[in-house]
Amino acid sequence: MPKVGMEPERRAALVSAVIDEIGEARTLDVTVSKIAKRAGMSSGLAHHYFGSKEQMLIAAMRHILGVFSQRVVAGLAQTQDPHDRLRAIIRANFEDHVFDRRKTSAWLSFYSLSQRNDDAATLVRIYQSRLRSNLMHELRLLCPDPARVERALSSLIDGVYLRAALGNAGPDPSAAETVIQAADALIHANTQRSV
Amino acid sequence: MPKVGMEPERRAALVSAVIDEIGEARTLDVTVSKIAKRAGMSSGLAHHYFGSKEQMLIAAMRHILGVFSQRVVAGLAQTQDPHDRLRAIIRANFEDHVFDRRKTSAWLSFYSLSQRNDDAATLVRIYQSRLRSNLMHELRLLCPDPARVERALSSLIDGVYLRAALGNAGPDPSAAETVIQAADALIHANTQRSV
Amino acid sequence: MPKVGMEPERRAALVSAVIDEIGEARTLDVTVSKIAKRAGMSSGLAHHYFGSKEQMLIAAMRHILGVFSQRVVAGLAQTQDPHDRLRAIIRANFEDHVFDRRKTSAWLSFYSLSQRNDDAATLVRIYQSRLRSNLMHELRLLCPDPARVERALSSLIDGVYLRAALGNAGPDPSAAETVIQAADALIHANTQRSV
Amino acid sequence: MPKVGMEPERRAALVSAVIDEIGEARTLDVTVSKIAKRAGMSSGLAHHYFGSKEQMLIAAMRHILGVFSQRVVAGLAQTQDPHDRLRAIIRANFEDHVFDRRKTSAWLSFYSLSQRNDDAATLVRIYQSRLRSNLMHELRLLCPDPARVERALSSLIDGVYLRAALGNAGPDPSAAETVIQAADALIHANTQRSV
DNA sequence: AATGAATGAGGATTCATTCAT
DNA sequence: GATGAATGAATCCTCATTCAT
Repeated sequence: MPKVGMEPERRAALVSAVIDEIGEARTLDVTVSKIAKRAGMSSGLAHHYFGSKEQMLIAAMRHILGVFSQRVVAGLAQTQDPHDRLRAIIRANFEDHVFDRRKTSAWLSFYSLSQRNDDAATLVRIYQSRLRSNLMHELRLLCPDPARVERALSSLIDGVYLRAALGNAGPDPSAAETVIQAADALIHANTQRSV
Repeated sequence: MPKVGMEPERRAALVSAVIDEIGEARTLDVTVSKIAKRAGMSSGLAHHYFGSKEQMLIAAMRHILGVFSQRVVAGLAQTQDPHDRLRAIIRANFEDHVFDRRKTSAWLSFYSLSQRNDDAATLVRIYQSRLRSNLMHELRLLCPDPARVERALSSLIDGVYLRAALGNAGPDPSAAETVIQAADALIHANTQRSV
Repeated sequence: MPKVGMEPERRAALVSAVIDEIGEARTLDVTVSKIAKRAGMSSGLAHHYFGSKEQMLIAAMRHILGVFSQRVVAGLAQTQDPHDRLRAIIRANFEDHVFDRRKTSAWLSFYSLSQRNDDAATLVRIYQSRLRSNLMHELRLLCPDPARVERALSSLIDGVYLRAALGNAGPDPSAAETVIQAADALIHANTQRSV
Repeated sequence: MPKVGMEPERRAALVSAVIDEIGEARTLDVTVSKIAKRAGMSSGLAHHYFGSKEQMLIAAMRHILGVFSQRVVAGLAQTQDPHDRLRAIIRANFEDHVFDRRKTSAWLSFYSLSQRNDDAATLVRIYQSRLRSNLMHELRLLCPDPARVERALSSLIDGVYLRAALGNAGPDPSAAETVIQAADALIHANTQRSV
């Protein structure tokens, strides 16, 4: 059974299994044995690769948040127009394969974990910083008080995610549009007010 | 030691202990023994009153969401002006004694629980319905497509809550203002667009 | 099944079970489950009383060394003559119910434990100090360099114990006499030499 | 990577690693992986050479006790005088490179092992027989009841070892002298008494 | 010969829940 | 009503041993 060079595949399989397992169970209370079985290996091997259950969860969380960032980067590459770029950022967070039930559910569980786990908290902070930085870059070109708009906008994104995780519906194509329209409204109001 | 007529006090003490314990631990993984000790009684008695740990959690969650609604009702009693009433609804959700670290943390844990627990899900749905109904009542008087605004607004409220739960800061007086300003922007945009 | 006031009996039963189990297995590698079963209770209850396996072992060790001291005290109460008292101290360490296979085997395992466990090391130190102090009190009256004799004598006692633990024989009535004669020889030589 | 004729070196490296590992950990609870890593090879290879962890331990124990005997033989080669030879036997057991913390600690762990492992018990018996035989050979020339003296003397040697293993001190030059002086006293008393 | 991937049994510990008192 | 003793299932993690490469 032992094969060499399996580490990357094994780790990827475990990360994926963690997300599926948590997404299905809708809680972080999943057992290492079940995760390992889902990933097609023994619990011992899972520990061999990650050291502890906690590290497995963190790796899965890093993966999820990493995918968010990747999508954003991909979206930004498409255009130079600030408005379009802002929309791209928002849409990236709501693409079907990111914004599905299992992922949002795992996402909420991980956010909950970050309340008490330092590594998880760091990951959240990094993700939030990146999102803020991306949003700010465009908002600076679009309105006089970008920080204020950014605050509302990122909270809104998280809120929509939260509601998606709680709801029973699958990917919702209108979610992105709701946020985009709100963004327009916030920018417009911000511009008017400062005049 | 046994006293009669203690039930209401005991139950209240337990509910409060659950919230404090969860708020401190930042997870639902708290033990019945600790909760009971915090409430000044034995774990056996806690079970006597609530039947199971799950029911204790649900009762605490009901309490938290109930307080939200109470504050909203109290706020609405102050005025008849739609704009002011809308602001009152929003402010009710961010009053200091509701919007503190412990409560928001417990709130997030409960939301997470509602992903997998039917009773908890029902409570969330009831709370969301009430909030929606309250917001809609005012929005209907303020803009042509109130449902759209309500959707964004309630997500925004949850998002601000979520970020509060994740952050380390205590009550943030600006949270309510951020949401109120966003509400104004959304209403304004909704009005303009539909013209 | 729950009864009140059982704690002392439970703890004593566990301590006794630890000694029997270790004495029989001839190693500290015994399971809490087996100890608990031998003591007539569940492993959970054993943990309830001692908190951890380590603490169970320490309690058992304390018990064994405590019995040594008790026997010495009892022996010393019999006479005032230094020579007789010295013999009493030695004999106390080799009484049948102390110097039997199970106890000596457990004793060796505990000594081994004291190499790496601070609590166990402290217990050994206390026991050795007491023994030294008792021996010195008499030796001071019997020879000019009591410290030297004490050093040899206490090492000899431990050595005899060690050999008893390794051997397969049960209580050896001659063990005490061997040590007593050696003590006489050491005292005599110490007296002569210093002249 | 595989080299031929490496077996003796590999085995020696493992034996040495076992002693170091046990001496440092102060317990037999060391893992094969750590031993193998310390010896510069994989755990699989360690098993290849010794078949099982138990056999590794036994080999290490055989090595330690073998060194004792070698030192004794070397010491005996120096002189023909019974008194000097007796002292040589004793001193051989307390030479610095034998009587150091790591070795005595491993020694105690192995003695403990011999309580439950037949192979280990055999090794101890062989070592004790050799020591007894060596001591007896000289004592027969020095006193009327050599067996009695031998019994006390060998127990004393083990006792001094035991205390060394428990203590924190390194090699103690006075240990040998303490035993030698005790030997003189025992021989003298034995001679007197029998007159 | 050599590696280290892989297994799976085993064990300490925790904790919701029950129940005798 | 009230206690906390008692149970035992559940779970993480470790590690000797095996085996494909």
